[in-house]
Amino acid sequence: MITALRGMKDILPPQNQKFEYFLKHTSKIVKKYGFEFIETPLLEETALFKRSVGESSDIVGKEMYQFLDKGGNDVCLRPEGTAGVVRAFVEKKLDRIGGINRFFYYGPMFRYERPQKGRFRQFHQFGVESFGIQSHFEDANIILMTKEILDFFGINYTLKLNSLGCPTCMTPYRKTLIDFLDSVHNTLCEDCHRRKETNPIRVFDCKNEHCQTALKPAPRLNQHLCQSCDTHFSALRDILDDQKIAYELDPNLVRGLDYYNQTAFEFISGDLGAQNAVAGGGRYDKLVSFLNGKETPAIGFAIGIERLMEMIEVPQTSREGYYFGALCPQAIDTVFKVATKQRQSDKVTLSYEKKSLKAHLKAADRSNARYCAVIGEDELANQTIWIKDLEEKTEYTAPLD
RNA sequence: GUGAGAUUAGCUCAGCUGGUUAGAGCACUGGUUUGUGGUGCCGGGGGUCGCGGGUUCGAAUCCCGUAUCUCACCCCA
Repeated sequence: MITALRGMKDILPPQNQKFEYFLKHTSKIVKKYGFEFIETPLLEETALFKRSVGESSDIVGKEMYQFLDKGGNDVCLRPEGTAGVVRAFVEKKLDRIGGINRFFYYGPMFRYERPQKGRFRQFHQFGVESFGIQSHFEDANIILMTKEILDFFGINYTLKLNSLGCPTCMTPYRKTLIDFLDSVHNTLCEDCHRRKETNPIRVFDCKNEHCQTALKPAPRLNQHLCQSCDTHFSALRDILDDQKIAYELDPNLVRGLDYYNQTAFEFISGDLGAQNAVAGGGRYDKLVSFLNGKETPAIGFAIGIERLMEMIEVPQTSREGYYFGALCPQAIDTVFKVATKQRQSDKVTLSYEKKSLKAHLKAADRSNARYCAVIGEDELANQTIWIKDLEEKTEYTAPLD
């Protein structure tokens, strides 16, 4: 038997209903905020992700599905959605046109990781990207929108918020932090030594007690924000406070992708196990120019669809449409004709086999049809059809027409 | 990449210290005094016991390897 590759899942009933339900309502919500659908390729040049997500990130460093195609191009299955959208944005010269562009997308992403609860090698994200607005109002808007989506599906979550600063404040801070880490080098664990090289702020997440103790006097990012980042961040918090949005300031919240700056946020849920981030995003004002576009402020987020689906309950669908069946072989042709006609206006399930009335009723019940309509010898003789309303439990005979 | 647990029917699982034709519940399917579902009763189909080696007279059961799943580290949506 050939099985799906490790960490790759099929989406079959009843999960498929959740998927469609999620997509339908989430698309509807983001459209209210002015976002338009965009589709970008699953396969992109490897250089795109190296330059956007960053070579120091785990995603690019060790999780990419990377290979040479038959033309010898170095390509990757996309590990995330933002890079492709920004590439398209620049390629179509929307940066030159200027103005505001808002896009949403959804689809599979690929990361070669060890599968775990809420973590797959092929998984789906729903994301949005907003280009052209530097204002903290857009940050607030994006957060409000994410909240609206999660609230719609009745998800329990905590919103974590942080500001990652900008090159002006982050570069010197990074140096200050690394200097500090060097000063306590011997007390830090191996993981922290590695973090110091790749993503120094990560050391604050270390679970090792010795490290935590050693890090107590470490310089914190939130005390080193420059004037403009600090203003931006506090203005955003004022809006959230005003809107009565609960959030936790988490100075250790770091987006693992290199392109983020200033506002970073994450919606986490306790119902998801270790992979508890259900949605995350932030501002990336430099990315467009990194990809050779004209500098354009931008902010976006992505939702992990599988993670969200873990927590979604699809409202029960009521009985709908007709089930048609024949009680004797001679009636099958007639049933087929009647059912085909009915299908012009209603959902119709059709049995191609002669079965007992009991069997048909059972099948109709299972198919969640509202009406069970059958034709037997009597009906055939009288040119009628017997119909039972499975909800009202009433039955009647109608003429065939 | 590291660690722990798991793998027996479509699903959830039982199968004691190795011993004859591997079981249950649910699901599926058929029947049940004449053509009545979701809720009775009886029957039926369906398993190379993840895969490959080994120990043994004999392995679902013990040993080794391997794959996959699950959870955690790590990382992130």
